[in-house]
Amino acid sequence: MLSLKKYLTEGLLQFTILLSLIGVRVDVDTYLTSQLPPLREIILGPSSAYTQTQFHNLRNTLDGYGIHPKSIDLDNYFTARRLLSQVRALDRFQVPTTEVNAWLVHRDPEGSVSGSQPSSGLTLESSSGLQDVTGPDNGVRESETEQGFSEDLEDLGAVAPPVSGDLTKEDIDLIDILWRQDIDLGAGREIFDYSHRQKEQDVDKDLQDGAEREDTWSGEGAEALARNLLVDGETGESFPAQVPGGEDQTALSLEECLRLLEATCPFGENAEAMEVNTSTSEILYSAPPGDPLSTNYSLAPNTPINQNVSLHQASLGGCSQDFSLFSPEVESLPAASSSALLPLVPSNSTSLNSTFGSTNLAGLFFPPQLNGTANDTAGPELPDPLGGLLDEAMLDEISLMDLAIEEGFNPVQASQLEEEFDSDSGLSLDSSHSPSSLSSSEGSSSSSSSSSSSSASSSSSASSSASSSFSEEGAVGYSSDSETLDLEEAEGAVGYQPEYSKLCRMSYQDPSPLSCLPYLEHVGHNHTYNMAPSALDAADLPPPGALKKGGKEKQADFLDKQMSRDEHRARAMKIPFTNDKIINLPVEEFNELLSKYQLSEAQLSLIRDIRRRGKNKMAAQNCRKRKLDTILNLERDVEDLQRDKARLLREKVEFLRSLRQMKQKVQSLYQEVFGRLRDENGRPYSPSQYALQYAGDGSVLLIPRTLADQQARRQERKPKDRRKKKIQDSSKACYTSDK
DNA sequence: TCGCGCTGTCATAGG
DNA sequence: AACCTATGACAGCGC
Repeated sequence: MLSLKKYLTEGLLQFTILLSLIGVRVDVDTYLTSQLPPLREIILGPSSAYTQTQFHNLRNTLDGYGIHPKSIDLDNYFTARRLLSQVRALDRFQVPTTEVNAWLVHRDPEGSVSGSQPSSGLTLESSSGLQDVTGPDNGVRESETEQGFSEDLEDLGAVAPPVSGDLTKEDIDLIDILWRQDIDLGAGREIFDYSHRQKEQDVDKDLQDGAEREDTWSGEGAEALARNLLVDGETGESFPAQVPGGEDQTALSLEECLRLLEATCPFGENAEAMEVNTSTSEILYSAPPGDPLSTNYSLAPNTPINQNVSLHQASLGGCSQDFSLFSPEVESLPAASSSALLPLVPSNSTSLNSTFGSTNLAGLFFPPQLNGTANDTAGPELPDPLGGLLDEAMLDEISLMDLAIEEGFNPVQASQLEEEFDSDSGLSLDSSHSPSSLSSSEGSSSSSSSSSSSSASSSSSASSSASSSFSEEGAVGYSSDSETLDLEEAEGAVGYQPEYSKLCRMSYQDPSPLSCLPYLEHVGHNHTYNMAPSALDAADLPPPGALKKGGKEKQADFLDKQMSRDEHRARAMKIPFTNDKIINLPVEEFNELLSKYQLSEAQLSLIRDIRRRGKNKMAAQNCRKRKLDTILNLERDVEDLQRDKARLLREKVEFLRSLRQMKQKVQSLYQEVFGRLRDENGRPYSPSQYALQYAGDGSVLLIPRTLADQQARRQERKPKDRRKKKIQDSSKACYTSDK
């Protein structure tokens, strides 16, 4: 027979393993250190939650009725545990609001730039003041990020220790993955940093205030554009976006661009929510606060990502006389461009770097097809403008299939999930936790943990009427009074006065409805240990008068069969008080009771054995019930975690969908911008020969496609190498830890 | 007859 | 030290 110990121990271990397999980190340390006892109990042995319960004291104070001495602790524990699980789930997948703003503006020859300014969300534009906020200090940024992450958690109602101290490597890796995805999409790591965003919003306010004082600027967002200080999303560096005056390069009809964008993009009325200095500069595109881009790109109002996609300061082409597009400082900068390299943005600007991370626009912005006159079908096949960005992110790292495999969801489920989301069917993965399943779970819980419910019923029924409990079992003719009388009559025991109603107190959780009636307990065991032969003989002897077949005798026989062995022994040894008293009286009262009677050594020995066995019996019942409760609660936790996981997976699918939308929008924007670029002769650039490239230093360059292709390939290689190295490191760590 | 689950009991550890 | 509880292990019983 499989021992109960082995069964339960392995069962708990299996649950733990199951939790790990489904991707839930069983943070034993948390439980070992958080005053949450059960797992510690399981692993290290009993302590607080499973500490001894003074049942006799409970009985003394509360009479022991309906008391589940462990339930309170267990409930608290599992509630806390669920919260911790949810917190952990949140810190792994909850992505803070992401707003990616980008502007396309145009700078007039005097350096005046008009534009509008997004007011909230991820502020990619910056000012000199923003440099102080973000700073180049990555260490500070990291801490801010994590702090902000923690705040996000707290905003969600979760209480968690400081993230920096609690995040495991897995968590950090997940954050990094999400961060890289957002970086690849143009969102800086600061999107995870609520405080950082707050600061930037404050800066925005300052900028707006400054803009009101600046007559140079026509629009409120112009101030930010004027300063053109950009935040590198990856490094956190802030620097001004500048365009060396490439006077001989691209000419862009910005009025046309503006009109075009107003027509093609749903920003028309916002483009009107800004002032355009048409005389000197034109705003190619502007995305004011709360602008339509958010409308376009954001999902449902409660969607965690609010994607404002715009191209801050990605102004292209001033006029034929002035290629510099952005800041006033441009004029002071030398025209560094050549015929091959057409810098559109000064080298110290990282506006787009902030928006798109370090992604090379050569890979980012190559449209598969460029409309307009620039089409060159004879040219090389144009890559997907966002191929390096979203394909990498979506297909390589966060594809649903990967997600399904990595996180234990089968691919079919994942694809169904995606379909479900795409169809907006509203189907919920929570079906696994439907009310029916819940009820069934609860039902199984209550049924399998019958000890608790039955104990309650037994206690209540016994306290009110023992006969009612008895009749429920089909027996008739019993009442405690009559039973007492019958027993006295039949047994003739000296001083034997069973108080069965009191016996009901023996166990607060006796699993048997008959437990309050020990003599009805079905005990067929033949434990003859610790029994003197004489006592055994006496116990086995039929009681006097048992041969008579009267009704009372039949009842007596029946009751006699229902009595426990210890009761038989006590009766045989003529113990003058009930086993209930023997077992449940506090030791002082128990000793006092013993002192009232003249008992033989054999009687005293039996009484002590009865007391010991009776207490141990209850303890064993409690122990088994606790094990069962623990298993059931673990089962419920697994269900909860699976439900959370399904929700998170659904959210992830939503993110992926929004990423696709962003990809499409950025792609079309690239096409529009590129299509409007004109060389000094007023001719469009060929997309097969030129491409916009976003250099690592923040510049936006119009470069030959061959060069752009090379750089794009180089960019693609880097993340893969990094991942490969990471895997090697982790495997090395595993190997080390195994050793 | 065998396997399984339930129950009681013992032995032991620990509070 | 005595007492109590918790729990692993074992055995008996009924199904």
